[in-house]
Amino acid sequence: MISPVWLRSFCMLVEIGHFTRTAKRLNMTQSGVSQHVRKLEDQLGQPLLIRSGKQFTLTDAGERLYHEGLKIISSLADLEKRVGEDPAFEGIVRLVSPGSIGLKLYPHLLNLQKLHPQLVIDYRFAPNREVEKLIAEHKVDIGFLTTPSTLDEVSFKPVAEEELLLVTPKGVLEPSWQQLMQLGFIDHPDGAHHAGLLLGANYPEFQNSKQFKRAGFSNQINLILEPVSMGLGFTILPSHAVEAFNGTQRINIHQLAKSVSETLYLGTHINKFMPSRVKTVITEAMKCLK
Amino acid sequence: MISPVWLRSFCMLVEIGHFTRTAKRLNMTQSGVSQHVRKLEDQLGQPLLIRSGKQFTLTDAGERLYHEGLKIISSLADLEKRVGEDPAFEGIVRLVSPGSIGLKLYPHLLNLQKLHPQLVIDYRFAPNREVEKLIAEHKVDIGFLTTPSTLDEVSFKPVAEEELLLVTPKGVLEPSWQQLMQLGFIDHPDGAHHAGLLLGANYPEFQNSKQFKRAGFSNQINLILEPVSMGLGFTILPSHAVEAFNGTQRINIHQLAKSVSETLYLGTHINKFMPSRVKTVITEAMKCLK
DNA sequence: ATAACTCATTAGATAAAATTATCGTTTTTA
DNA sequence: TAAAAACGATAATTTTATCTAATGAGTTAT
Repeated sequence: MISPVWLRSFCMLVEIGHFTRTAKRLNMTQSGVSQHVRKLEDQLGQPLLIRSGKQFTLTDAGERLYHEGLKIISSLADLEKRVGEDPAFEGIVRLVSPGSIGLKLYPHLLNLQKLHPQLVIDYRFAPNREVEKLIAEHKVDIGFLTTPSTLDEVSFKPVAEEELLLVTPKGVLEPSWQQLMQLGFIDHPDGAHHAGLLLGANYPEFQNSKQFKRAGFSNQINLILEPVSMGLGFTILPSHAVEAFNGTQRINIHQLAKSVSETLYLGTHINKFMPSRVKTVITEAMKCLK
Repeated sequence: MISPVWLRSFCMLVEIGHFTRTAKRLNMTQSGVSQHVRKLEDQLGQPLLIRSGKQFTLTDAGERLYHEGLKIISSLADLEKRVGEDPAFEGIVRLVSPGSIGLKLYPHLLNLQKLHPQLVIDYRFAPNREVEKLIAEHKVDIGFLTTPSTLDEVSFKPVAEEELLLVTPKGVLEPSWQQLMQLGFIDHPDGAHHAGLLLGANYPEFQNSKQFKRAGFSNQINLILEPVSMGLGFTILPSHAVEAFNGTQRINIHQLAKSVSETLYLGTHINKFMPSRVKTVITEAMKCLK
């Protein structure tokens, strides 16, 4: 591989046209410059300069080496600075969250990217367990959780509350236990957990979600309410997931006597330096979550 | 300046994810790779890897260094090959010639450039003396001369003959010496020389061009025939310069009894390696000159 | 013609880098 | 789960590369 130090000497020599002055400029001796050029010539196996007395002109190879080399030298010099930089609105920020909050957050963050096209949002949906894992393995920069993390590498703090809502088909006004039993439960990955929280607090008959007939299942967050809107069953969902459903007139959303909220946690890796762009995205996410 | 050797080790480590295997691939020891990475971290003043046991992930700086560094490494590796290359249809070819032949050659070579846009033609017009000088000083790759070169550094060989023509205004049919004297001479940089050759061979009265009244002068090759076409005088020009004039119906071109030709020489520097692209252009020029 | 410059070359000093040899961990295997 | 194997970090040693200083040869200017 061509030494960039030799290359720099050569390029400066070409510009200055004078060995001794080049040496002074580079804080080295004339002998050094001379040796650098000769080593380049040896390595490339062909002359770079046509020496005529004290003057010289470039050979064809020398011409190419100068032009191509100059670019490389300068980008190599830049590199050192660029690595140290920490732009607030540039680079990829990778997020992961459960579906519900993602439905709200992702469109909001895409607007941020629209403002700053260099700030690329990489957003994926995953259940709590996987969110933790992705954070711990440095596969994402930011993760949202609805349960405190169990992993040592993950630091987390509560950032929002999200109400759990009972959703039934249009006709059902004040669902009795009887009616729920009759409708059946549209399940989803967090279904059992959510049902336990909300129904346990409001229906004395509730013991666990297996009491209901399982009337359907989807792990596609924006499709869970489809079967509900068609009258096939009820479900329990966080409010953002319900808001994002574009068929609100075909369902009924119920505010139960005892409202139950799920805490949303912001998780990051405990000992990773946080780049400015990640802070930018966190700030924006907070605005969205109020 | 960041050492590209360290950088290469780092980039390969990132791709392979394994110090020992990286070392083997680079024909070095594991310790070497480890030291390269540490030296980069020291130089940049920040960690590049987050080490967790034998595994590691990249820090933000590491990510940037990898992506930016990879480009530089590969272009540096390319450089070595590229300098040795000698493409036949790429690069600048610098030519110089007296005006007459240039009028014919330059448009022809521009067609070559149109076929191969990377092959850039740099063509300038200059009198013989300067052509020689430019060749000797490596300022041009190819020079055309109408006299043999006097300089040791210039090698030359005859490549074509160019007839000298007497040109008069439209009305003049078979110009007598009397008529020429009456018209006057439109001079140009090679005027005296050309007149000497052609008129000396055809008019016994001729001694030198100062015998004529000097009816005009131009050093702009394609403008010399302007005053002639306006009836202001006659001149002597090589055939290509006459052909290139776009007002041929306003002048008269005379084939004299004894035709005189000027020899055209192709000149190059005696000890400069000739790149393929220069050969390409010479070949093309020869076609044009037949 | 001589003095002043300039570049090339060499040898010796100095600095940098690679390797070898261990050590403490982590991972794998029995 | 204990032993073995593999891995990466570190320190010490050897090897290699680089720089400088001194010298010589050629060129230019006075």
